[in-house]
Amino acid sequence: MITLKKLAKELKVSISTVSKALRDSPEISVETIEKVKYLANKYNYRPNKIALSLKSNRTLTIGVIIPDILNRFYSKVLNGIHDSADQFGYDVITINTKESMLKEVDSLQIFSSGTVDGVIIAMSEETLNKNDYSHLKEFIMKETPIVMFDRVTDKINCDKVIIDDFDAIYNEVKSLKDLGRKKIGFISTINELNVGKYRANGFRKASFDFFGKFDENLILRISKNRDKHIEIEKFLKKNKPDAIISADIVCGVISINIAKNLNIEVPKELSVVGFGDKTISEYSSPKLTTIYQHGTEIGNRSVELLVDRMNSKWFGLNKNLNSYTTDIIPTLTIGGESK
Amino acid sequence: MITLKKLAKELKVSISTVSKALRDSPEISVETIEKVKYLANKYNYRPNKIALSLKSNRTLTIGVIIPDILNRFYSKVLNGIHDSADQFGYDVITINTKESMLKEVDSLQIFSSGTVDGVIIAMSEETLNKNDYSHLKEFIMKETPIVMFDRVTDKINCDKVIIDDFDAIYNEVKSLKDLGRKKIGFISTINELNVGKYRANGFRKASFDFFGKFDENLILRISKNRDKHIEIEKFLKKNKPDAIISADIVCGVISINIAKNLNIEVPKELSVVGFGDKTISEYSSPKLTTIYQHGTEIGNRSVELLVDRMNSKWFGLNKNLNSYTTDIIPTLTIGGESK
DNA sequence: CTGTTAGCGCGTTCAG
DNA sequence: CTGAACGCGCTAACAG
Repeated sequence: MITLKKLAKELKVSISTVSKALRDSPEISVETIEKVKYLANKYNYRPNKIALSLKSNRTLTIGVIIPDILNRFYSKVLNGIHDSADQFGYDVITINTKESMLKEVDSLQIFSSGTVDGVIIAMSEETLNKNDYSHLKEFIMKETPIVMFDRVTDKINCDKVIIDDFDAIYNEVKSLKDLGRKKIGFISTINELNVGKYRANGFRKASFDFFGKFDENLILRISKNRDKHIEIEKFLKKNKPDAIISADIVCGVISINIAKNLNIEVPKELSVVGFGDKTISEYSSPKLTTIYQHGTEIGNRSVELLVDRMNSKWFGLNKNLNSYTTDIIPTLTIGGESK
Repeated sequence: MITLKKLAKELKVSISTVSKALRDSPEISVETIEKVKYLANKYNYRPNKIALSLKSNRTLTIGVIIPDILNRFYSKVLNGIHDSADQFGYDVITINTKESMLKEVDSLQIFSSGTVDGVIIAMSEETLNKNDYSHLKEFIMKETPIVMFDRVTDKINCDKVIIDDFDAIYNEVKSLKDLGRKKIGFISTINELNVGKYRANGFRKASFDFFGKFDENLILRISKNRDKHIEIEKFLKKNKPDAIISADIVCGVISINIAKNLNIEVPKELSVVGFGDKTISEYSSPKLTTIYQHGTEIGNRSVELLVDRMNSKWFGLNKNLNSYTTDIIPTLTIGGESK
């Protein structure tokens, strides 16, 4: 590693002279500046980021804690985070908790030892289930800004970015009713999560509001170890719905395929809509109509909120330090031919 | 941030006493140790990682440069990298080049300023096309260990991890022939990339070896802006193959769906096999048989190679410093019912 | 114009 | 048993 010290030694000047020269200080003579810059360029000198961090107490790095890096939705959020962070000049260091609370606690420990300037987090399933947020409270006391997204809780006071899950499905039911659908089914594989519950609640409420009744049989909950193909086939045969809303995209696509196997015409006899993203909707034919979750936008927005906080911390651009934002990103039904 | 200094001040002892006490130094009296530890614990003291890094010249962080974070294959590799890095006690900082060479050059700049102990990289499409690896050569001269995976080049001398693309498809053609297939088609959307070319070459060679001839019409190259559904439908109608190998998973799944629309029975009249991963293969019915690319394993292996290098650098565990490994991860055809 | 000094947080001498 | 001094690489305040 090439340092100021080495340059100074070779040029036979002091370290600070080199430092100043490289920053075009008016204190330094033009000739010295040229000499210094020439050598620095020759050796491709870069100031050591670690030393800079130590001095400035800023790392220009954002820490991201994600429950499942393989999940398509989180990938998209991560993508959005990367894009925005890049724009603001921040690096991104990611930790994949794999839904483990222990890992989440550890991650926050790591991040609170000066490695990052701020944290973006979606909590693990385990944390949500145990309903224990002490590690987050502790972390917040250490005054590193934090933004939560998707998997959030009211118990913690900080900026948040979420999807309006309840509304999304509520409106979807309405829209399907307007299309003339009378028996709408709901398929979910994420029953235990809050988002899953919000969606189920939205479905229930909409059923009452638009059809005056709610039939529990029209919700199909598939647990993790069951075969989705089989469960969905049984569900279609038994209930004969004329519309399906799937809380995740996989089941949406599978529903279309199963329907075709059963000679049910999509979308003529059966509308299918699923939460998810456009890319995957291509996998079925007709392509699945999707309720777009704006993963990328959620990532973007999280970074913006975080950068705001960090700036107000460093530069005292006085955002009200005791008031926090909760951004609700609306969903959007798009594309496909299955509705 | 709570530091040794603050603890020392509050305890009215010197900084070094605190430091020693926390590491159970025999130089310090039991009582002092207890007092120190109590307070450290109370304030949840963690040594500042940045300061540690500056001193030790090690960051315990790995830098990862990826061409497309949304690509399923790279997600999986990233997942493998995270798992292994975690095991070895390294953090992971990722940069998404989005196939841009400029971004790749910048990333290496960032990483060579002391931020990371080693780098894992898959090059951008642009870099490969321009065939210009000067930035990598420069980086390597700075003696930070680097491992390349998937998108590699012979021009650079370092450890590498790749898939045996040629063999994978070669063997697949053989296997399909053994199943009695006589007219095998190949669909590719990644023609311009090396991996795409290797696969096409493997297909060509296998056609000659097993069928004594090769018909260029049996390769369907779909460029980025074309509609895959339409292209594949035309291809199936025109060539009437009895087997399809898809160089990416999307076209594999789509092929199955199109075939069903055309009343071609899968796998009875048409075998379909695609490069990809199990999760996505679920999207079709029957499920797609996939040539598994071992993304996670590639990530794992890359980290192992990198850690090896870093250890040999730090601790002089003398690996031969001038000999580099190229790990070829075999593919594996698994699952599905479409073959 | 250039050099010296101090300090960011830490661990490790070395001196008391 | 404890503390002062040093150095990692850098910038900034202060001296010359």
